[in-house]
Amino acid sequence: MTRAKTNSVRATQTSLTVLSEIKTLGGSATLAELADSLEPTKSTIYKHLVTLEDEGLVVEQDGEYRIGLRWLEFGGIAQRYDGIYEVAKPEVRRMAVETGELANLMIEEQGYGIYIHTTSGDQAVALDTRLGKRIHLHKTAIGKALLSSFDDNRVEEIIETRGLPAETENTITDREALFAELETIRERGVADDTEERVDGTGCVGVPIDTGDRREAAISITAPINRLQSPGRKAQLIDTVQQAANVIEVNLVHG
Amino acid sequence: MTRAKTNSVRATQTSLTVLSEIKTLGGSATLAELADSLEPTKSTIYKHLVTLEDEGLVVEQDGEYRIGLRWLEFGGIAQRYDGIYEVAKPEVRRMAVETGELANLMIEEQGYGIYIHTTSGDQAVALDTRLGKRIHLHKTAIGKALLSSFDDNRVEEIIETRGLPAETENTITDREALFAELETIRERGVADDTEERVDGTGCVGVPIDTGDRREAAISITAPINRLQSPGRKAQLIDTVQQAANVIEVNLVHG
DNA sequence: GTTTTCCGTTTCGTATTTTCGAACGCCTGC
DNA sequence: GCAGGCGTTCGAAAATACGAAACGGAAAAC
Repeated sequence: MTRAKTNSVRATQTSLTVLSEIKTLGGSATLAELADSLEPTKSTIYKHLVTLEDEGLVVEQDGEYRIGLRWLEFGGIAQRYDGIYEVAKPEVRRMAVETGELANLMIEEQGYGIYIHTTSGDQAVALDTRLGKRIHLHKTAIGKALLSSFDDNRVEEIIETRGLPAETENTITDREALFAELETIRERGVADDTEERVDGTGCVGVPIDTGDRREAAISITAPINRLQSPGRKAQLIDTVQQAANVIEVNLVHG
Repeated sequence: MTRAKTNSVRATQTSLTVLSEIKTLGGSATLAELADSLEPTKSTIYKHLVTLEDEGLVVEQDGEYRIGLRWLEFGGIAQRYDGIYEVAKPEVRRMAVETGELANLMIEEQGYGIYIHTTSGDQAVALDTRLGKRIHLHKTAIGKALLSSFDDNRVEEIIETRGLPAETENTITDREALFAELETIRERGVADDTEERVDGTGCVGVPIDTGDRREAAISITAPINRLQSPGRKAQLIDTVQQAANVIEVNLVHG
């Protein structure tokens, strides 16, 4: 419509818009639903859907279009790119089994944090913290752990491009407050959050020293009532830190 | 090139071609490398790369472009579409832990089989059997297990669209032989393969009755020397069948 | 130190395609 | 049997994806 960036392929963007809208509409949608909520006309969207179906990026079933499993093909490649996933995966699982909570592995990309692995223990909270989920780094302990391993310039850059939007009442939305928090995290070696992204839950997270690979962090998510018991929290922090150590050692002696 | 299918968006296809070529070139590539191996010119590919980077589908680092983690965002949605993944995941893991081998969960889509979960036990073979991997159904035990749960018409349709290409010397490439094999699988309740997809390894797999959800199957992959010991093979078959039972029960009482 | 080569990036004109709007045909419900 | 909603096809017009060529910086060659 308005802006036409010189270097971009509009049709590809349109295809992506259709895909995003399917996601927004709950994972599957009819052509009519998509035409209602999107700018392009029915016939245009239809052509994109046909193309995307040929590629396996959407699948049509009973008149509904949904996201295709082809996404996992490329997703699996991205996930395994530099070997962090394979090394960290067993430790993340161990954290989940030992604590019974939800354990996560996150990697930074383009200023966002992406969960590239999550495992639920037997008392774990049910959360939208799922494979591939992208979140702002300042909204959660694991993201702040990542930020704490960056230098200030890089943090500034991320704040500038992605902003500091609020998620709950407790989300840090102030630049100064964030930098102060990061300093504290660097001193303590642990990041935490209480209801900064999702009401009723909190996290403890630590960064992983990956050498020259992509920065990563791990965390445990738990309901706040369990997190507020001091003994329990200390125990979780201990688990996360030990796991990070093991991962770091294994990354070196790969 | 020549044919321009009436209902397809060429630019979207071009973007996908670029993505595929990055994958083919080992997961990352420079613009020059892509221009060398693809039809479109450097400037065209460049525009697509810029667009894809804006969307997070590729990431540029030190002059190399690689597949972006954004793929996992949509991949995670496709993976969880109808709940089979969540229910089956713990049982697949249990199979891997108990046997020490590689355990897999596959779903059929568009005539292909897609691994939507894999877990390695402590003696597991290292294989390209990874999250998101797409294979022809006739090439492996888990795929044949899936086929055995379809009626003949559907199998015919899949053979017609995807063919029966060979992978190793042992791959079934004959239509009659495949149908005979499927009949045997239906009788025995178990599919197996020995070096039909990868030399040196074999599988045992069984279909899962998912009710009205997408068809699924689980399998265990092991080196042939372990698979050829009759006691061991019987034990693996037992494990897979029990796991399938548990998953089926849990799918009903979800 | 100069030249050459290589690579990413930009520009620009044109031909190709995307896009829209309308019309078609099918099915469902009234 | 009629009306409304849906996916699909068609053709014309506007938008843009594409190729060719040139630019500029960095690295390599001499």
